[in-house]
Amino acid sequence: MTKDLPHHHGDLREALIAAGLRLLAEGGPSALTLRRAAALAGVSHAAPAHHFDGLKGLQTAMAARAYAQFTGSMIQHRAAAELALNNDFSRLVGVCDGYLAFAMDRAGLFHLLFVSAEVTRDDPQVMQASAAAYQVLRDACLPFSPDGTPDPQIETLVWTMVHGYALLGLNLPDCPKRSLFDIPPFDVLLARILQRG
Amino acid sequence: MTKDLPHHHGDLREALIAAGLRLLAEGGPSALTLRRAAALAGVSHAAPAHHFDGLKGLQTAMAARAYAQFTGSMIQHRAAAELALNNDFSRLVGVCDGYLAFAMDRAGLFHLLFVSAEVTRDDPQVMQASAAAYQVLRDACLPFSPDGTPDPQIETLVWTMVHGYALLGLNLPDCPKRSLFDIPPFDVLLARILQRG
DNA sequence: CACAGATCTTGACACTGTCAAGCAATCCGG
DNA sequence: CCGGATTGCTTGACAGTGTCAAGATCTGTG
Repeated sequence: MTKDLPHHHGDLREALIAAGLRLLAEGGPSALTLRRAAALAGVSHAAPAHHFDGLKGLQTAMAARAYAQFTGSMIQHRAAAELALNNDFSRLVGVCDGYLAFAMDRAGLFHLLFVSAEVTRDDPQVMQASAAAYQVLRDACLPFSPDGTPDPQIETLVWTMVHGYALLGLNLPDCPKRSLFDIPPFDVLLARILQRG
Repeated sequence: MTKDLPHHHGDLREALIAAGLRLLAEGGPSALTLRRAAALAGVSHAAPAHHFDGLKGLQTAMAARAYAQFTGSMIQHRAAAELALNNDFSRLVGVCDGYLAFAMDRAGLFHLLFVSAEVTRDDPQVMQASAAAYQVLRDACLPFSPDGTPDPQIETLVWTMVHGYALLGLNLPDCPKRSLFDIPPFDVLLARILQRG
């Protein structure tokens, strides 16, 4: 107990973000509610309004945090891939594995980052965090550029594919495709694309 | 006036679907509401419950309709492409253009089909309609299979890419990538993938 | 110490989806 | 022709939601 709940919460903004992340992780997007986050932070239902611009503001702040985790997932899987097989392709597959693992394991956060309309994507912090995430993918694509400089085609190709792969897996668990055949693993598709890069 | 609003609406189910589609088209996903759809159909707020399993049911019924439009968009663009340049690649580009055009021009419906968690995707009508849509893409991919039989890799590659391309364009209008460079047109990316198919 | 400003609470409002109960119209068997 | 039975819709209520206005409470500073 924090000495009888003082009127002024120590850092309510932070507590609300933490509460929001927990609600999202445990109950999905529909469980994330301003009033619930406030309750979880031990505060009245209208308190969040003094720290965020409504629910949209809270979710935007949460998205900035989530991007850091997303970037971490890509870096972590890249490191694991490097350990197993230290070449350019293995590294790129590792980054993509991090992308896909984040989408699957933390679907709520992934939804926040790339799908939800409740996030202000031109928020400065969100833009900075998302640029950092994209840079990881960009770096991993660089070795496959024909002339050693960043190639928009390669980058778009890879990003588009890994993103589509993630979303189809997330949103269409029972789509007809599932019954038509087994979906090829992502690294097979990636190899097919890059073989002639 | 339909002769003083009879107590029994002629075909309320259909009217509610139409109202829902209109609300979604005009005001986006957040404008689609059971009560509003009921009001637009000239009926009391609890009437929809007798025709659909809540809002989720209405959206599921709407999704089935939307799939038909989606399939139509792909077929229509395929026909236009055939008219311009009648070969396998042009045909596949046409189908993908139809995919992307639908995603952009009817974003609300696209959201319903592939993103919204408020659609029961294993509903029989939805499954049938979505299978029909997928078949168009499948057929367009067939000529690029190495041995003339459907190739899961090619199909997944194309679908994944066009889907990712659509969603990144939809959800990240101001993402950092936009400022880094111009996104290559889709047919350029597609050509790059299939060149060695 | 006193006051100004930040911080949180309380209460209200308009929405939302959903349920129970009842009213109105149609249908069907006699 | 007519009287239940059934279907279709309405009314009313309830618990949630986000959001705003007003006020209470604490904190820091002159």
